[in-house]
Amino acid sequence: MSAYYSEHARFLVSVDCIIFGFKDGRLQLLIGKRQMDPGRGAWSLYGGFVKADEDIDTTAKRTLTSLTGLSKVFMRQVGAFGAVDRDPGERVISVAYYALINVADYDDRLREKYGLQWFDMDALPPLYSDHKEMIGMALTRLRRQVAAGPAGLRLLPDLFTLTQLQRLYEAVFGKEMDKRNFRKRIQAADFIEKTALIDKSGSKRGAALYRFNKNFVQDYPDIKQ
Amino acid sequence: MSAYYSEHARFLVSVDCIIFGFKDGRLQLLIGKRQMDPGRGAWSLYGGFVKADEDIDTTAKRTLTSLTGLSKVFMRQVGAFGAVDRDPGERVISVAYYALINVADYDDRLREKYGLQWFDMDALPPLYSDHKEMIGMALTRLRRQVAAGPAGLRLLPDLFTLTQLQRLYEAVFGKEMDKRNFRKRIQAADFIEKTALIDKSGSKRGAALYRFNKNFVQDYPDIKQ
DNA sequence: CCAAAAGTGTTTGCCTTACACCCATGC
DNA sequence: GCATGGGTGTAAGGCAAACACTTTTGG
Repeated sequence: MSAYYSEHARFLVSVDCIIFGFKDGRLQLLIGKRQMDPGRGAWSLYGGFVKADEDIDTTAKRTLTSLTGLSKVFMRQVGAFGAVDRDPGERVISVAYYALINVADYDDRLREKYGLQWFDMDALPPLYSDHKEMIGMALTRLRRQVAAGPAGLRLLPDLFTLTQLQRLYEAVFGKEMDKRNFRKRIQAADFIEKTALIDKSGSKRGAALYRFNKNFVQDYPDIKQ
Repeated sequence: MSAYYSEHARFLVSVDCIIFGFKDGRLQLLIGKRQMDPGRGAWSLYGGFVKADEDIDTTAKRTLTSLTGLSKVFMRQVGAFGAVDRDPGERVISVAYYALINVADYDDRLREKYGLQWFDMDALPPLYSDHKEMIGMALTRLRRQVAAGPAGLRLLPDLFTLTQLQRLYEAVFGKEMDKRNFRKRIQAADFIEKTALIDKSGSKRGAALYRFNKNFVQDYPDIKQ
């Protein structure tokens, strides 16, 4: 092993996961009570330490997979949090990621096993360390991402009705939307396609089911080069 | 010193600064040749290691100040870069920040002393490690920030003409803009105010000088709570 | 007097918003 | 037959884009 930069300080680096789900028409967050000192028993994001030979993105995925059993989850970095005293125990630099999961894919027994709980985004308990700040930034990113493209669909099952989708958008942006305008907007978006299937569970008449259009190719208009 | 988490790996953490300037009507970047191995002589962002008792934000400011002599510089975090092999020397996790400086405030002798050079954003040389990726992301953030508010003014002197400002916006967004529409937009923005001063250097007729309106209060419409 | 940059309004199309009623079905 | 959620169109206002000429003055 080389030691080019050996005279400098070294730090514990962790990942904290902001796990968004959509349940009961509301945007929810999966958090748990800390199992270790300091702060044992405080509500906290789920996190894990970066391993010596592991990309930080990989740490995030590993942490999430170990927790939920899900792989191929949509995750995006929120940023690095590096105040000296952010963790009351020892200095830890943390990189926050947010994840979007479809709660139906998530085994509730795993949730219980890890002592995790879904909380409504606007009824969060006090949180450990700077986790509240991380969540605030993650929500901003989530909104931008959902406004810009199909990311929001990750929070729904593969097949969904337009009413479900509208409830999701309303939950993400925290405001009610007009049904007709919403449907016009969705029909204009090329990332959602109608199927021939009908969902009869939500209403007597039945509602058309839609899904993500796999032919959709994202273009990133503002990333140059 | 406590050791709550002592069994985990520890990492070198550095900061890399993406320093934007506006010179000769173009968006430019301040970079230098690496002075150390590995990669000695390669073009590189300027960076520094995080110290044991230092917030990462502070590392970024310290690094920038030591380089430019400027304090109170506008800086924003871009994100953490944590691939295992991103640095060919030893594993280093780096947090990228971008900074906006007014080149007129910057002592050119300091630039020479550190062997730094301004490069046009669309004529960058090959860069060390993942620095090109950092720059791409920083540019995306910069555009968002400038589109949303007064951040772009940090790249100009305190007093500026509308033509200068338009050239700046054109450089940031990489496209030409219509003069009349641009001026309408600026006159509608409440963060810029006209002064009674006239700049005679750029034209025979003279152009009105504008400045940042210090009464402007930023509101962040989409950051909840 | 002319070159060179400063300054100034109107029209058009598009996209967003507001708004109310009929449809299909299970019970 | 009625309660329940599903589904549809149009008009108005606001915003962004296109577009060309007059003004001032140093040389």
